[in-house]
Amino acid sequence: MAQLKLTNSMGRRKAVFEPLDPANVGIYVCGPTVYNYAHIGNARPAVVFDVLRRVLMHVYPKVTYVSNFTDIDDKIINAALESGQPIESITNKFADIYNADMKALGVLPPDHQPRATETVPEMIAIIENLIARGHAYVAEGHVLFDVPSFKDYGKLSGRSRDEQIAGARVDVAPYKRDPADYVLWKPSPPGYPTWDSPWGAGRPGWHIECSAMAEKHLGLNFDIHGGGLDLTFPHHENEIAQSVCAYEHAGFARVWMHNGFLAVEGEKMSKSIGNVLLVNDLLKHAPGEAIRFALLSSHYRQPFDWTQHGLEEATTTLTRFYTVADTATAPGKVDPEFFDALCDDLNTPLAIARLHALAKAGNGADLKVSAQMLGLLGGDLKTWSAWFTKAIDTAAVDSLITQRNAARSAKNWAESDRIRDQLAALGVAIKDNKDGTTSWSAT
RNA sequence: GGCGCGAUGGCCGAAUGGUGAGGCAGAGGACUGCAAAUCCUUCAAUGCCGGUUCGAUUCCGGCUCGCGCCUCCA
Repeated sequence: MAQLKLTNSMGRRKAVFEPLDPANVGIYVCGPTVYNYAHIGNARPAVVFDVLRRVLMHVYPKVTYVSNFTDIDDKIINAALESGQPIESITNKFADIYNADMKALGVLPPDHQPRATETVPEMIAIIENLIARGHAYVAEGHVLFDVPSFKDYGKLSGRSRDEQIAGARVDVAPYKRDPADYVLWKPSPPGYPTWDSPWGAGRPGWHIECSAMAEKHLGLNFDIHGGGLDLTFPHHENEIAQSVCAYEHAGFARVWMHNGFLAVEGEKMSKSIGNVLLVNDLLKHAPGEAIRFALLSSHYRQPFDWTQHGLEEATTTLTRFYTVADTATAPGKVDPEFFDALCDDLNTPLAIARLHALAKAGNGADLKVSAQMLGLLGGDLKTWSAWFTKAIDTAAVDSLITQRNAARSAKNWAESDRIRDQLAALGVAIKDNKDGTTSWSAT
């Protein structure tokens, strides 16, 4: 069996993955802040690390997958203040929508899906340890992490502290001992959510939550931590600093994995451009499986340009794959070349190329089983096709086809072609079979 | 300004120190009343300038272009 190799952002090298405990591999992936619908940029890490999870599950007997909801954040609070709704109704609503959207994309539910608001005591415990160990200090109601006290700070993102200070664009808060120090705990203004703490009522900073949730469910040392490349600094850098400094033997994640950025039609996705694509909207126009397939068509570390053309191509390819998989008569196996590609740092484009080869060879059985490791071809041709035909009046289509076949029998080609055009206008493509029957599919 | 990432055919996208996968699109053919689908065949690429090397798309340096992050901030 091929060895699984993964690129570790820490050190930027590809290496054979060796779990701490082969009997139970632990992985943590930063989840969404639940104050709005998930966009396609949120979907990429979810899908990419879901594939990693499936590959790991093929190799190891047990995988513990943890992904959180961030439900304490000023963005959420602002959304609550603007809409007049309680914070919980916003976070609950968008957490549910997120899970439904991810399910539609074929993402397996995490084994643990902790929420920041449920993990505040653990955050406070870490902060207390950091203060006790001389890595954090209290100033004006805030608790700050003492960045110079951690010599490895900046190792993940490749930044020295001096560089950060030289490049800082933001005014430094006066109570910071060092400009690089960041907030672990802060006071809440009136009307904001608060928790009691040894430093007064307040709320946690952003970064501490992932340290607390990862530690709670995976321990002080675990195998893999994933997330978007944009989280490398400061979020992941700070997670490392807190977790490693809070305990004697804490190493935190051993392998860091980051997926590349996502653009839309060649432009960066942003509210100001108005090109933010929500998964929820995309799902109205394409099956989730096609969205997933499109996202996997480039390597996870490469920048990804989401395009309508790419989505259409993914849809067409899946129709072809389902058509071939439908011919399978015996159980298949995971194709070795396909699996080798995935073991080489999740080379999904190369793996998909192998799926094309299996399809071309008419090997529907192996195609289906292999594709399922990517979270694809889990259904069958019938249910896949049904997604496209659901808006079509099948009785009307059947009636038109009957009329057309009558015209064909009479060799009235003009009438036959007219009806075919009429069907095409309804979004129906027809196929005259050798046995004289006519079948159709939605376009 | 600092740090980092990327650049392969018309488009998407792998790989590699020694004749550069696969998909989409295009072209030709088979099939079809004509199509569609399918099958066969086929065209076509390593951003620019140097260096190392017998040989560079790959390694090193510089450049151009595109992108991300720069600390609790949208």
